[in-house]
Amino acid sequence: MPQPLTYIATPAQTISALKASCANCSMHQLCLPMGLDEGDINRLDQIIGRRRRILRDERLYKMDDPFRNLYAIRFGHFKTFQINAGGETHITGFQMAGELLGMDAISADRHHCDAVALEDSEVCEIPFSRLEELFGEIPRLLHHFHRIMSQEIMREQNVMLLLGNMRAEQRFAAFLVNLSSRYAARGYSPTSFQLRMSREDIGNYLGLTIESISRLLSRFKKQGWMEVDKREVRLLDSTILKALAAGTENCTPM
Amino acid sequence: MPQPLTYIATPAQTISALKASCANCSMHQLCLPMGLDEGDINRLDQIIGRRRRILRDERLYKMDDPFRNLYAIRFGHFKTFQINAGGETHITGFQMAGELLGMDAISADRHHCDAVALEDSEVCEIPFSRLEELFGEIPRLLHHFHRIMSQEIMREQNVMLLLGNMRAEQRFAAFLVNLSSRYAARGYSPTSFQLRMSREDIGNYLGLTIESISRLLSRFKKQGWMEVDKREVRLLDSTILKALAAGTENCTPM
DNA sequence: CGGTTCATTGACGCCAGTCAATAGTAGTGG
DNA sequence: CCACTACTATTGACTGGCGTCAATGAACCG
Repeated sequence: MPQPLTYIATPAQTISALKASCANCSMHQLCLPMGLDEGDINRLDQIIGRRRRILRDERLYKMDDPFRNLYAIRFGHFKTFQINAGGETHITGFQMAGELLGMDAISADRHHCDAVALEDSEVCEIPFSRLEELFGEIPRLLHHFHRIMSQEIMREQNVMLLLGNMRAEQRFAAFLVNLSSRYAARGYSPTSFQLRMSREDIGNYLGLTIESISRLLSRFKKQGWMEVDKREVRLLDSTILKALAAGTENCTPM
Repeated sequence: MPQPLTYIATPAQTISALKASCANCSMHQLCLPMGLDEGDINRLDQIIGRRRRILRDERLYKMDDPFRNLYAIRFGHFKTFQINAGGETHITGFQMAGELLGMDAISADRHHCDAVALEDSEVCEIPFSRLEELFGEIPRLLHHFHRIMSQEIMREQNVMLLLGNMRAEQRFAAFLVNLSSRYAARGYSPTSFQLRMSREDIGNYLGLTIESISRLLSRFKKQGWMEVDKREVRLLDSTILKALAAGTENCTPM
């Protein structure tokens, strides 16, 4: 059972104590090495470049940077965003430990968005050209990589659905439920967690304003569906939140 | 120089005359075999299953169907859409010749959306397991496949941006400009083309109502930016449409 | 011809954006 | 310790863009 992230987030000791390897990484059941045997994990380990610490608000890569590496998040959280011609930014996703960053860069050989750490984090640098060589030798690895890319496509389709169809309250409920299930998959509490991003970031991601997010939080609190204290969140009625997100339940207008 | 789609769309003769092969397909510079030499194209040809005719409004696959094949569009147009728990559909994309359908199904081994033909169309069935075997033998094919998947991720990010940030007029301009450039890439006129989808489909895709689309068309016409006759479209001022789509130009409110 | 589907146009209302005031929080330096 | 600033969040009042509802028109087809 993994410790809460806040524990892992002081990793100076942990990192130096354990050899940095996929086999020792608590995320290896979610990340690229999923389903590989020990030998194949070692081969993957050998191509992985350095582990990089990225401090809060630091940038891992920016748009138009040449693409060389994918990045697997060891711990911490990131946001990815694009900046359009008019200079406005739009957040395209929030990523957490065990997830892969940079897949949108393969197509044009340059990064298509910026990635910034929401807290002090660590990533594994995966040189993509060497990874592709390895695909020829480890079909399971290749297959899993395709699943990961496909999952990213599905994830984005779900966001498109959210942005295209849902009302503010549905979007926000969907957002909470999504975070909840991702924490659950990592062994953390699905009902108690911290929002690693600002209200503004949430609003930007969901196509809403910071004021709307604030009002939604107050409303959900008043309904007794959740507790909020700053960025600390506790979901009290996941059932109704899921129903809201699915569109099968209407929110009392208040 | 390819013929207009309407010519190709009566393919009974063409198909029987030419051997159905990637080398003979007018889309091979955009599709999976891009950049392969003759020998490798032949190997790809050998794993490709039958060519399937899909009539207008017919379904190529539906959500939760088990995933076996990717589909490359030889000619025609498709739409893909999801149906949520509340029974509403949401269109996630419009696909045309040379594009690949089904990549969102790799992750869960079931299709994640429905694909329906917007006109009489033809696709090549590509058994995914055999394609993965071939990847081990043709690294260029693998690399190009990754680019295609990555491109799909980028495309969806652009739609997220559109749905999350843009106003109705920007969305619609972006939609037109996108179609225009895709037709251009296929050797068709970037300024004169047919909308293969209904106004309702367009609205659904852009997160707008059919009424809004209708009003936008009238407005763009009145501004002299385009001509519209039923589904026949002619872009008169691509520059301003691009500027609108980029967010660097404001539409006169009218 | 009438029925059906699709598109256009207008009137009206609502959801979420905008603007603005206030409060809480974190960080800095005296 | 407090004062000061900068930033983030909350809440209210008002506005406007787009959805909703409804009527009409155009195209298609048996």
